[in-house]
Amino acid sequence: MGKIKFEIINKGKNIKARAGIIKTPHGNVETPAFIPVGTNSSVKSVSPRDLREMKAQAILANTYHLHLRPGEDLINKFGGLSKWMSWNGPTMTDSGGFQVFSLGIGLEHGVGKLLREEEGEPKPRLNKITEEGVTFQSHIDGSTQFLSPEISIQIQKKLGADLIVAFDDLESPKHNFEETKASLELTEKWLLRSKNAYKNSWQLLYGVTHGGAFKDLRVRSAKFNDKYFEAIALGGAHKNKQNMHDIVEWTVDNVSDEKPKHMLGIGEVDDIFELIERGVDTFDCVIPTRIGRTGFFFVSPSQGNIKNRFRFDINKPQFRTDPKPLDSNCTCYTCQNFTRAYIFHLFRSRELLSYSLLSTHNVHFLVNLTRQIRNAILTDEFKTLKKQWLV
RNA sequence: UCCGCGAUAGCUCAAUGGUAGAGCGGCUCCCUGUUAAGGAGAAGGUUCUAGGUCCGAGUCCUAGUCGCGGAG
Repeated sequence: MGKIKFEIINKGKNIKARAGIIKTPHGNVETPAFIPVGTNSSVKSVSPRDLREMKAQAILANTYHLHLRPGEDLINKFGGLSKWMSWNGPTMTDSGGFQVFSLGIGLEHGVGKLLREEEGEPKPRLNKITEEGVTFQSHIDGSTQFLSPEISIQIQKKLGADLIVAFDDLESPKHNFEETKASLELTEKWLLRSKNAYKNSWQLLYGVTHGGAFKDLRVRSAKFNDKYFEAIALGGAHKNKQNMHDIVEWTVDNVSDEKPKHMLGIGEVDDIFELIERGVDTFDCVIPTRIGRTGFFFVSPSQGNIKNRFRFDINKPQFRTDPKPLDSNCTCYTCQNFTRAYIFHLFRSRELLSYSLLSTHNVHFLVNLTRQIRNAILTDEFKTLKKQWLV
């Protein structure tokens, strides 16, 4: 297979936003693109048929989860991730780096990668990090597992996703400068080892930038990644949205323009505008499926706005008898066929279809929004569209 | 009509004579490279009624009301 290429079609005028295409053996990824997350090689409760219909550009799965179950060898025997899950389009795998965090310092600090006002309860970590790699206690059966840059890349080669990610160590958003710097230095070692293990696979390997909330470290990490990688993923923790915006700018400004940039794990509606505006090409996020399973659905302006984060809770009593679709501007399967009252009933009854209808709508919503933004970039109307949404 | 059993949160039920609780439901909040069809919180009571015994009664006694079962 030939090398994967990224082509910028049309740069935004007076802004960094650009439209492009990542050409992979499994098809093109038209950017900017929202990439739905299918951790276990399934976008939870959303079928590949629906994902194709809504024109999702790629799906992201997880190295750690698929390694534990069913194992990369089996998926390899079935022709690789894309065919295995009957998606047959472009795929991406995350390295397992995030699980180093979420099963480690994330548990200890009771935090996510974004610092929140209310902290979760500190819990004992389920892994141990050394320079060599990470020893995990499997969340499935408690068995001891080991992951390192070499092993992660080896697994990702077998899984066969088009876009793969180097193995990294996530800092806690509560870490100070010195702690964050130490984590960054470990990440840098792991990135180089990841690249070495990758050698010249046909896949596109993304480096990952880190450095927490600190400009010095972020700039250093951007330059480091630009030196060694043809594609750049933005990772790590941040303090708040403003800090995240700054981080994207510090990073993008220090990375070669022509390289594709992927923001790991971000995607609320306002984030999507802000990221694209600052030069991010692709991003993935569990939000549409996770909040779908817990009862939230996206709504477009004017019902949706920054204040309500473009989302309503289907569980609210007000929707019990509401005959409207989830979002009156939406063209997804759910909105074309079902009422809020019906989905309210399904959700209260814990009918499986409710998770599916809500998740399908939410994924469609973000995929579609991102495609609208792409079109707006191509017609030089990005700013106008952003104003319509983020008033 | 008689006998027995029961009556405690919206529902189903706990609670040695010693601060009336749980599950579910209802309400509110949370979720950003998924340990997640997940998590958190608050509210909610004349313990059927009226008497009595006791320092103290959801608990023991008496009568009544209602429900269920059995007998006739």
